[in-house]
Amino acid sequence: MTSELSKTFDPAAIEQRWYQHWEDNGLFRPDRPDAEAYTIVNPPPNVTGSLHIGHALDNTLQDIMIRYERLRGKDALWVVGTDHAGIATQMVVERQLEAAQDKRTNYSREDFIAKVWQWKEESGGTITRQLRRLGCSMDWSREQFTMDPHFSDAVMKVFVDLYNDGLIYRDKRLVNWDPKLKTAISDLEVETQEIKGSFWHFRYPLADGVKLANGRDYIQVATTRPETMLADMAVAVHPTDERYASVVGKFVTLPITGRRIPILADEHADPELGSGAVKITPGHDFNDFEVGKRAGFAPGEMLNMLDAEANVSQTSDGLIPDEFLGLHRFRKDKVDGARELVVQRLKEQGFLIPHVTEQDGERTEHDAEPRTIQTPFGDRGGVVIEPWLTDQWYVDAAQLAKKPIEAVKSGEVEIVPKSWEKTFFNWMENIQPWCVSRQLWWGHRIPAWFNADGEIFVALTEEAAQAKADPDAVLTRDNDVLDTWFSSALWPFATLGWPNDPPQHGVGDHAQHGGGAGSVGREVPLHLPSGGPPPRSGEDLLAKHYPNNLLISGFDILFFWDARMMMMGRHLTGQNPWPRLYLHGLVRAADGQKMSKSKGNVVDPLGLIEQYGADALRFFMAAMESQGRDIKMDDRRVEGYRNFATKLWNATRFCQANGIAASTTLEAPAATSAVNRWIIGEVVETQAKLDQALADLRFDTAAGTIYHFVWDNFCDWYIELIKPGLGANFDAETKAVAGWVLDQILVMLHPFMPFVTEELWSKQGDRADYPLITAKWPEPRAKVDAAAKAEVEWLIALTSAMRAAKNELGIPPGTKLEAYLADPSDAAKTVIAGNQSAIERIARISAVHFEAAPDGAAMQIGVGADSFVVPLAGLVDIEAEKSRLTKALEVSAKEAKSLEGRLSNANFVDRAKPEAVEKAKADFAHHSAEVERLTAALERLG
RNA sequence: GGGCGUAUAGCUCAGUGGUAGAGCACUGUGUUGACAUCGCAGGGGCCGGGAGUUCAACUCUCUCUACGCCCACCA
Repeated sequence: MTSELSKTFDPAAIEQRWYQHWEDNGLFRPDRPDAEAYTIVNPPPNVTGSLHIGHALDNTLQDIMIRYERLRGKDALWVVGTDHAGIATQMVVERQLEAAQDKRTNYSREDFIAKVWQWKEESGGTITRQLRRLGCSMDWSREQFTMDPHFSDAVMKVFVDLYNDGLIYRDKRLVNWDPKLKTAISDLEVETQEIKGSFWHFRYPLADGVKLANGRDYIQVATTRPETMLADMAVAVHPTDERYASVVGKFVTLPITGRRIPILADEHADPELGSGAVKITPGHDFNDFEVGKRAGFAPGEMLNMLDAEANVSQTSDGLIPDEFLGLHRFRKDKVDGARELVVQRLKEQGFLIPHVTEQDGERTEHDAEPRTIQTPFGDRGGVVIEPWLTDQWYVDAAQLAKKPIEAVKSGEVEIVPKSWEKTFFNWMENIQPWCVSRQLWWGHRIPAWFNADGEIFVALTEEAAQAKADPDAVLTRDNDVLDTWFSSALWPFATLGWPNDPPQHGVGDHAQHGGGAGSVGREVPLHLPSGGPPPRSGEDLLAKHYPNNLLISGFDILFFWDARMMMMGRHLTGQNPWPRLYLHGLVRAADGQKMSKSKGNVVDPLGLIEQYGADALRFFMAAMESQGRDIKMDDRRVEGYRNFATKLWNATRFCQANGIAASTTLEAPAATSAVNRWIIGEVVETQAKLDQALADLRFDTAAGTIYHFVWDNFCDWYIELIKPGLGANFDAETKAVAGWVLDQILVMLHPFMPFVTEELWSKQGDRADYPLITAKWPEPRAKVDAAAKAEVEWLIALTSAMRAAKNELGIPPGTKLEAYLADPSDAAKTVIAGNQSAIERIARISAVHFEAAPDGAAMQIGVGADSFVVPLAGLVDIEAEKSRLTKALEVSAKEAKSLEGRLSNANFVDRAKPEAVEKAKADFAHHSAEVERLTAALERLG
């Protein structure tokens, strides 16, 4: 029973309906308690986010794997959720306040966080709705958020445990400070950019009348950051540098501040560079910090001349003149920045060494030498990062990295494509302590308390912290929150209920757990009332679905997320989060540029979905995803896959119009005709190739395989071949086989194009209780039928040869002709006898006579060993046929000659693989026969 | 400075140690009602340059060139 299809395929008309149907009926995770698990966790997009083209790629690939494994009968679970995205989300809400002439600091921490929650409730669902538009079959019934109570509990537990294990500690050192966002950020969040800047040279006068060996009373230093000289604490020279040996241990009187600072010997100073002497500002430069430490300065003594917004503030020795205080650290083209003022004062006082250029004999003096400077920027705030001395929390990443490194080395964890392994090792083996504290309000507040003396107590709750401290001590909770990636590193297992599955706490616990004890109780109640995902009765999700089977992510978050999941997963659960990590590239704009809002070349996936349908966009992503390469956006290609969907749609309409309905069997129906036996074999081969491609994570090969089967084999040949002659009906066998093949197509294509296939599946028969999404992946026991394959391929060759010949001779394609085959091969006799109707309709040969052709104009058609003669009786000029045959003769003659040369080469025959020799011989035989045949044909024409 | 990647038809991209493919574009043409979002036929490539290994290289090695990306403290 079928229901009629509309004339054309309209994606928009079916997508929403089917998605709703799947989701409402729980089909994204059908109850399969006894089935083998297959699990992927979705990289949680920022809750503030909206679907960009990269998400479309990432999620399409994941959905293909999930749908595929679901069809194969697995208990496929695709974990989905969103990330609270600390900085990004807080920025969004702050921007909204700004728009209303308001600001965060007008509110208490609690009230501001409540506002963020409110925003999340109102606007946070954008991306999850958009993922549905793409057709992603995630398990929404268990949607997660990184600040869900159970998730927050896990985060707190991890912090406390790692602290107790000595893997988290507090340290005072330089951090990457974002003066705009006023928070520390991690190394990974710093992006180095090349900026055109300047390089200034200064004289630092020697104190106490000391002179250099060359008689000078000053030391020359150079810098790209003059303003930091206000906090200089030393000048360093290389220990072996003769020029300065006599002044090591002596002092310099710093201009402007008059600070008396020592001259140190330190390996850091490079004698080859500039003057060989370098100014040391331990509080504002990572290298200088190390030099300072070696010189015996404690971090607490290092001078700090900037406030949190990187404006100049007084150093602890009080030596910075008032005129500098409060100035911006630098500000281009203005004197109101500290940088300009320092330069100006030094110049006035004669401490600036001008940079001299000579052009056309003309000497010009400049304040500074122009120079390209590698400058650090914050990836969120977009301003220059300031190395700043603060107390922060650090994770001992080097320790945690050990096991993951081993896991990848041993192959326990496979990175696909393998070329990323080197990058992975390089980063992991040189990993630095991970700064995880952020000076923000939105996020998981660090469970650490301080007493009045600054002593630290880390515990899950304030009560527990108090219990560790003096009972009378007044404890203050750390104000900082954790890096977002700290919590998302727990995603593969915390989403499954770790550490307890099912979650043990109830609603009442929220005020005490969930990221905040007491003082921040309001961080919790505004969301999910249920307190975590609903576990199915008796289901141990963690045991069944962890480790996951695969992770798919963009290579851009290999360090941010993937590596950290490996570190956390391995340490906390003792297992790798997944055995396989697939990294895909970036989706680029059509011109190859990276998409960015500022360039205005961002392609909106939803626009593409509206234009061509989600299926087409998905198929594009799959077809273009070859391992390890970026994808260039190409609308034309998306359009092509829309056409592909239409093609299938119309093939199905054809089936319907001819009583070809849903298959009643999983197994291939019994078939006697060659065409039917052939197509069954093609299904078998297609499925095998598809299975292999997906096992190898070759999405492009998989997509290409099903595409060509559908379009070339099924539509272009099979359907044409089975069409019965005039007025005749389809035989029962063909109807059964065609219906079965179409069903297999729908199943095999479903992971790539879920919507159109589900629609067609439903239209092919009354299968309301058997939707395609949970149908069964084909497992035909049929084998490829070699005889049928040879027969149909012979038929196809004959047809193609006839068409090409007619085309070249300008004979209308519809013309039916008679053919003569004087000395038919057995193969020819069999095929011709068994496919009368097809030969007439497809090859347009009305009759084949097994006898010599009558004299007269004719064209020659070669198929394998057989040579057809097709009389044309004045339809064509002999010259055209001659030239056609001559062209073909030349091609074969050239091939034959080349092969002959190879075969007469003793080295080739002796050393080449036997198969290669055999093939060369066969090819030579074929081309020689062609030469003979065509020569004879030409002779016949005179 | 270190590492990685890419250079194949006009465009976007596959590809294998045995002589090169797809989609789109292009040219010609339209045969029975699935489909013009289509069918059929066709043109088009010293597979970035050079050297080496091999009977044989687009495919392996080295090198050069161009482009891209990542990591790194050159003041």
